[in-house]
Amino acid sequence: MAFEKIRGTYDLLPEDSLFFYKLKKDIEKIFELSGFYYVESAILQPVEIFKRSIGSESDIVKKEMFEVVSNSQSIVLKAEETAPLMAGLSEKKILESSVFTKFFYFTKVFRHERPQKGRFREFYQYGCESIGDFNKFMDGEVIELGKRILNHFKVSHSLHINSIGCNVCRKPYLDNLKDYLRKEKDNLCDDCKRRVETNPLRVFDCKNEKCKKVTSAGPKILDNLCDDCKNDFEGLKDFLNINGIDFIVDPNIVRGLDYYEKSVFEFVETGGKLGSQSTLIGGGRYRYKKDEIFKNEITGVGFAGGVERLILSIPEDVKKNFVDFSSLDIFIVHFGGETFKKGVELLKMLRENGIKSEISFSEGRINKLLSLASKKKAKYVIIIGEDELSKGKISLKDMKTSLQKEISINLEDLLKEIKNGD
RNA sequence: GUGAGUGUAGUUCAAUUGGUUAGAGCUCUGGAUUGUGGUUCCAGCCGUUGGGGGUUCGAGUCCCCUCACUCACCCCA
Repeated sequence: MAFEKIRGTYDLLPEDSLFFYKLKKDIEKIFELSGFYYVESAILQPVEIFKRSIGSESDIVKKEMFEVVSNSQSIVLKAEETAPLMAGLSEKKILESSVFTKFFYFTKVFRHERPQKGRFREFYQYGCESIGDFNKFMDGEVIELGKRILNHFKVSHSLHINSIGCNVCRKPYLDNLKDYLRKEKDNLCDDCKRRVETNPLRVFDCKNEKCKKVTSAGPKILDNLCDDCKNDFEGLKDFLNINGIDFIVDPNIVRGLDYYEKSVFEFVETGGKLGSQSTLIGGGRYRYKKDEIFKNEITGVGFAGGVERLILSIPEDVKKNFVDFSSLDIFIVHFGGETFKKGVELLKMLRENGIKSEISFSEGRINKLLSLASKKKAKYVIIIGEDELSKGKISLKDMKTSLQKEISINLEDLLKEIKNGD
């Protein structure tokens, strides 16, 4: 092979593409049913959007951005969907709309990380954003949607929730935590020594036993929430309980990006299909402060899920069932000449009536063509030969039962036969 | 970015301590069957052994470089 694929990328080809296509349509449908509207930001973005929102100290901004060579501006491939969307949505007119407050997307995202199971450099995220200040119904609806998608594809999972406070209580807590961790620095692993300054909450996520000991003895964010945040968190838990959604309060859920506040949550895969990248969906509540990029302050709640991770988590038999939907209703077999003309006429009629149908591109060798119809999973085959044509009829073969009958060339008769067969 | 492992037909895997012409199942193509698919039987196609360099009389096998994949760290979806 002259050219190797670019690392961390892949092409969507049959049969993977068939399932992907179906999955995308199903996810979109689920969002639509809850009143969410489709949106998608540009792939090319100014780097500032990500620096301002997810933090210039985050790994994503520091080392995972794909830069585009361009003569003037600093352009990157989007590393995330929420920030670019918020930049656009922060326009006053859209914000003031009482109709357009809930959005969903299904889009490509780029991050220059070392690929591994469930992690790519060019990949898809699906997700949603619900704009507005904290409201347990809003946060609950978003969480419920995440769960609905996972349930739709029969993915085994658990929901972890936490609150990381707001701009009132978060800052004092973080300062407090930093002070504590600095004192305990000698008892932390090398990674965590670094994290104390860059992202102290992340220390809670460390797998190292020594670090766990330090965090378990240190200040907890849930004990340091302001009254507002405390009430909001309790409200959300009530809502989830009332709706029968199981959850685990997990102080280790901290989210990596700067813009999060209050409710944060993760859906984690529990079937052992994902390896170490087991987060299926990550999300929470966020606040974008007004500046040159975000035209007005904007708050909301949303989540993002990795499509490739979702696909990896879906049981094989479930995948198979979804792809079978792409079978063919009718395959038309002809023998050239007049029989072909009649076939084309029929084909047009069938398609205009919403029946998924194809005609053979070659003629004769009926055993080959039936074999092809079989592989295409055609439910019926219409055979148009000289015999049939001379009688003004066609043969309709039911591929499941092998039964075949001659019927007149007439759309209504044909539709009736197909209906009976179902 | 760091570490470890892997790379052989379309695919799943073979190939003795380095030894002749790199094999097999499935898939695919053709035939048995030129108007009847799935089953069966027969036949056939398919490889620069990821790429490049080196050691050797001889390399799929050993060494170096490179690329890709896999797993983990890190980070996150």
